[in-house]
Formats: sequence, C-alpha cells, structure tokens
Amino acid sequence: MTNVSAGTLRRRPAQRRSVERVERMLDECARLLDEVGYEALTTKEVARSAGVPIGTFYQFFPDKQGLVRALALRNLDAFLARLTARLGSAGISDWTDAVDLAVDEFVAMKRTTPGFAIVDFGEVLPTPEGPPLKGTNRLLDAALENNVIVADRLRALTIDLLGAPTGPGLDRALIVAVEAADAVLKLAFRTHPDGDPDLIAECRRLIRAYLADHLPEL
Amino acid sequence: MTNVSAGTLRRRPAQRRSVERVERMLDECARLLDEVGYEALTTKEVARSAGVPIGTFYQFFPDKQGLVRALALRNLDAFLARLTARLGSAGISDWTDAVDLAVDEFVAMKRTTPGFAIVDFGEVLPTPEGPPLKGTNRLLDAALENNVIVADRLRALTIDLLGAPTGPGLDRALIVAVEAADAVLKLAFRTHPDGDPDLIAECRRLIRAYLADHLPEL
DNA sequence: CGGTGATATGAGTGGACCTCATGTTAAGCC
DNA sequence: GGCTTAACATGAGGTCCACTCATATCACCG
Repeated sequence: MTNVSAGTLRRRPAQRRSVERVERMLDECARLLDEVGYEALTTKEVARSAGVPIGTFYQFFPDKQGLVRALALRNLDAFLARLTARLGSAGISDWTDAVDLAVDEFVAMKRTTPGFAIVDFGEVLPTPEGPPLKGTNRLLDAALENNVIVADRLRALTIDLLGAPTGPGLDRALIVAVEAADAVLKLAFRTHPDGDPDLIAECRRLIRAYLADHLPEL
Repeated sequence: MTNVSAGTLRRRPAQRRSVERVERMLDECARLLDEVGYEALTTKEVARSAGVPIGTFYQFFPDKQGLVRALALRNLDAFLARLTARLGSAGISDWTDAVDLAVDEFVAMKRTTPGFAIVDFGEVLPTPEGPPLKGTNRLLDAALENNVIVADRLRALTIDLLGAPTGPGLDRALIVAVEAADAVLKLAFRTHPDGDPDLIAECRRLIRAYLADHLPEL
C-alpha cells in the first residue's frame, strides 16, 4: 500500500508519538474541512485542534496544500484498500461488476468519511502551486495525478480477476474513465448532499458505454 | 448573452471608464493566472497591473474568488458566442458534429485565450467559500454550475438545428456529458501543454458513446 | 555523565486581504 | 453661476494567516 509520506511530507515521523501526531493532524484537517470548507481552513487551527504546536506542524507538512495533499493520499489508500477487499470477497463475473463496486465504494466514502466530501483524491484543489507552465522542475506533482494511480490499481485488479487484455490503450481508457467518473460523482454530490441518485446512475451508464468500446469482449 | 455582473460584482460599472477598468482588471487577472498560477495571484498585483487603486478593485469585486468567478463567467460568454457562431455557419448534419465543434472550440480557447488554461468556466476553484454544507442561503452559487449553463445552451442549439427530442432525461445527459468532457479535457491539458491529442480523441469517444445511449435516433 | 545530533517549540516576520475615513467628482436645484 | 447632496475614488493601515528560526529539550552513546 502506498504511504502518506510519499513525496508530501518534509520529515517522515519515526517515533510512535510523531506518527500519532501526524495522524491526528490529518484527522482534524478532515473534520475542519467539513466544518469550515477549504478556504477557511487554517494551519494554526489544525495544529491547535490536534494539540500540536504550530512549529511541529511545519516539521511534517510543507504548507497548507501539502497537508491537504497528504489527506488526499490517505483517502486514496483507504479507497483502494476497501475496494480491494470488496473485489476479493464478492465474486466478480465481469468488468461491469467492478465498475459498480468502485462507484459504490466511492459513494459510501463520500457519505461517511470525514472531509471526503470536500477533498477526495482527485486533482488536488487549486493547481498545486507556483508557475504552472514555466519551469519543468515540479518534482512533487505526484498528487496531481492520483487518478492515474487509481486507474493503475483498477487495471491490476481487473486483469487479475478476469484476464482482460492489457496494453497502452486500456491504460488510457481507464484513466479517462476514472477522471470522468470522478467529475460526474463530484457533480452528484454538489447537487445533493447524499449524492443525486439519478446522477450516480448516469455515471454508471457513462462509464459502461465508454468502456464497452474498449473492452469489446464480454 | 449573459453578463459578467450577474451575481458576481458588488457594483455594476455604469460609466464608460468604470467598464473599461473592470475589463482591464479581468484581462490582467487572466494574464497573471498564466504567469504565476492561481495561488500566487494577488488582488494587489491585479489592481496594480490594471492601473487601478486597490480600493477601486474592491468597489467592484467582493474578493479574489469573485474576481476569478467573474473571469470564468466572461470565458463562458466568449465560449458560447464562438460556438454559436460556428454552429450557425458550418452546416451541421447530426449531433456528433456539434460535439466535435464544441470540443474543438474548447481546445482552441485552451490554447489561445489567456488564463483559460488555468480557469475555464467549470466548477470554480476551491468550493466557493464558507461552510459548504450548513446553511442553505448560498444565493450566489450561480457560478458553481456554469456547466449547467453550457448544457442548457447546447441543448437549445442542437434542438434548434436538428430537432432532437427534448425532456428531463436529455437535460441531465447533456450536463453529465459537459461535466465529463470538461474533466477529461482538463486532464489532457494538465498532461500536455497543447493538450494531449490522444486524450482529446478519447474525450470525443467518451461523449459519443454516452450520448448514443440517450439519442437513439440516427 | 558530558557530548552530539535529532527533535520540539512558539514568538516573531512578512505579506495578503480587505476596510473605511477622507478626498474628489458629478448631479440636481434655485 | 453658486449651493447641496449624493455617488464614486483612493490608499494608508488593521487584522489575520502562512511560515521561519533561534533557542530549548530530548535521546542516545562512549
């Protein structure tokens, strides 16, 4: 499983106490996101709520965006873990079942995981930072393409489970599918607090119609 | 045509001079977005570049987000105007042509319109502001669903041009299509400065496959 | 137990957003 | 034209936030 500290933390927490502190800060970040939204979220309040001095906050997180990026990464891990578990237990007969499970799991997390309604794991909010077109030395755009990680994982899982044909076309198709699904589901949750059921249904149709083109066998 | 001042401005510029100032501020906002990105954009610098005192800036725009929202609205107007023109001139035989034109126009604007690469007209950046779930009196979430306006307009245009069957199902389908297309095209431009051609092609396939389900005739 | 490097802390610095008291212009009226 | 009144313009300054860094504390080991 990926780790939250992959490229997002300044220092990896070594001792037990530090690990717990980082975890608490992420918990409070998620809680405060639900409470006040992204713009009004302050690093000071996150630190205070977690019972951690502000200096320590900056020992681990480079800035506010790094904090949110780390939360997105943790959400990604949780999502993949839950999805893997369900794909393993429930018997999957074809890829449409996998799509349904993924959508179900995403919706469930939107409803129950703190902060997930505001920050899931897709494109991290307002363009990572700094000049977006100038220099090419953005080495930390890892989080930018979390959806690529999801696509990768879905590919591995589905190939495992039903021996789909691999190839660069499939990779791209899965990335596109994840990106589109993420957008439509976000819309569903902007419209309706629990996710507009009609829009969720349309999301499934969208993904199925598209993937049916790329996975002709079935 | 919609107007930039629809719900986003504090005061509507009445005199000629004021209109020009607002326009200049939006121009500079777009230019600076390309130059430094969203996070590093400052109201002071926008005002300074536009040759306008900071106090005047706040006469018209409620805050930084309002500025960006107004730019998104202006982009929306421009997009719809250009699309309408091209849909009118070029002969459209079926709806797939309309989809292609819309995608083409979006891509063209991503490449040439200042700031459009950073802020097009979709969901306006980090959740409009304030508590997102609490009160229901957010009266200015107009900009939140700019894509709904696009969908509306596309519906009107296509119905006009080829007499498609209207209905709530079609409305929702178009909104979903626009939302998904927006997401995939944004991905295409995050990946590649001029827009990854393969991803743009996939965007067309995605929309066609989905809409083919909803527009069974033809 | 002294030394050495890692870790912890929070007052302080710079800077961004936004206001508001004051100055300036325009408009109506006799 | 003079006078009154209201709309508009301005930028110094208040407030708050992100982030730093000098100092303190701890962990480990010879």
